[in-house]
Amino acid sequence: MSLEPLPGISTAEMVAQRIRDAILEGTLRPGDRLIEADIAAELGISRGPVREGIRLLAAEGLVVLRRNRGAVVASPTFEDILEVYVVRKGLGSLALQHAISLDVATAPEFDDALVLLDRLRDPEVQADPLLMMDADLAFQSALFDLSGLERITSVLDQTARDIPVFVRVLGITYDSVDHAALIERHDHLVEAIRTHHRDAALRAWDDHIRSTVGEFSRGYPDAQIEGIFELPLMHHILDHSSHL
Amino acid sequence: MSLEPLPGISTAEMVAQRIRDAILEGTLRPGDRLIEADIAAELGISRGPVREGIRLLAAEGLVVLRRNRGAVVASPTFEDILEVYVVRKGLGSLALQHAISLDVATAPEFDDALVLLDRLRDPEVQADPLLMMDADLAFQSALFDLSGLERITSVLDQTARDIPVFVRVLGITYDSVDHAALIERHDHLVEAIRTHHRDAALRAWDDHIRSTVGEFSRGYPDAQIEGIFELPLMHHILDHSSHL
DNA sequence: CTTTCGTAGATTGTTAACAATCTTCTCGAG
DNA sequence: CTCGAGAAGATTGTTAACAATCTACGAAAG
Repeated sequence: MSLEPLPGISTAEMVAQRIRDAILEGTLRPGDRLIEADIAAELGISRGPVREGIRLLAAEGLVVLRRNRGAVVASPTFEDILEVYVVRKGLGSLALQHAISLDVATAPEFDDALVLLDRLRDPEVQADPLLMMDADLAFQSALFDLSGLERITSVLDQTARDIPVFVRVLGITYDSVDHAALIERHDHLVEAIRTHHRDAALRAWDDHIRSTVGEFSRGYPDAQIEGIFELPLMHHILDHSSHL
Repeated sequence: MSLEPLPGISTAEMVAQRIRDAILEGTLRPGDRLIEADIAAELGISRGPVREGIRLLAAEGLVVLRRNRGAVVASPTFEDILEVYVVRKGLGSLALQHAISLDVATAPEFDDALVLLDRLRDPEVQADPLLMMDADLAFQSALFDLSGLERITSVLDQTARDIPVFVRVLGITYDSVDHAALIERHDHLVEAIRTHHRDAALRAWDDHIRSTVGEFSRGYPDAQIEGIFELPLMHHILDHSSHL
């Protein structure tokens, strides 16, 4: 039995999370500079860990940094979030396939995922779009973990951390989402995994991605997604249903 | 030991490259600890940039780091490199599709890619398996860049940096590769992009991935890939030809 | 003999000062 | 009035010292 040190999270990661939160609550906006000394002073620590935290965000693509010129909050476009979703679609379906082939429905981790799915049914969670999104992504992440594909799940987790920020920054409205339909799709996915129905699982996953991106597209100013629908990126997400 | 202000490359990135090189030449082996102070002393710099460079490698999955316990060189398995190739297959075919739809054959960057392809024809390059692999990956990276999909190419580039190290660490022999066949496949790919033949391009890309992984499998001890062929990971790479 | 505990050494995590680089603003030439 | 050289300030990059944590080893207890 191991008792991990309670923090469990490094100072740099805390810094990164604080900056993510600041973007989510609007304190930081795209294009804003991240000045190491200022952030360090604000958090009451020194520049070292702050610098490290900023580099973590840069690896995720949430901030852009140029040599000797510091970091600025990234200005993602609608196409950026499509890139994120096309990665999630492709790598996600592979992870799910793999998990199913491992007969993972009997593992205790599978039940952990179910608990996370139940969180989506909590009215308190449903009341807050941000909580809802976090819970949704946490559930998905738990499913991917079942595959044991560490490198692929690592990429997926990286995209998951970015999604709420991107949605916020892009001004996408996610309020109109149909919670019942979302949960039903996830139930289908879980059931397909439990019963080893590979094709049903991949269909459920495709449905989820398509619905989510479709939701985003509705809540986004038409002018700024002009032309996007002509690109294979969008085409792939919405129309193409081949399974990686 | 001079690590000095070369244009574009940060000290941390130089440190990361030095460590990659050390693994390639066998100085560092899987499981070896990376001690910040030692590396700093060896390179004649301080611990700060060394620490930063190690974090870069950790983000790539080349070293594993545990809180307050430092970093060790990762011990990749054959399955790890399959994960890398499945990512490259999936995201690569998407990037190529996208590039084709952008009518990118007229862009000057396309010619840059052709120059990199010609490097593969240089007998001097062909004589050194490591040079050959680097040139091969550089050419592929140039093709992906044509898509303009920054997040996806960034993931692809990350995998490209790891591949030579993984190959070295796993003891995969890449010597028997048929250079003429490799170049011919790439020529097909280039021609398909130039003439906007989407399906031909995706077929050429699938061929390349399949040949490469097939080559790896031949040069690897059978005992250690036992069972791998049953997993959807391997199945996907070798048999499944759907295009993401 | 095994286990537990405690200390010393090794190593990472953090800090603050210093150096190098970039940005901004002034001021003079054209 | 515009443009550019150059100094002053702001900010990042680097360094070395300090603090916190982990590891290894050995002695004492069971």
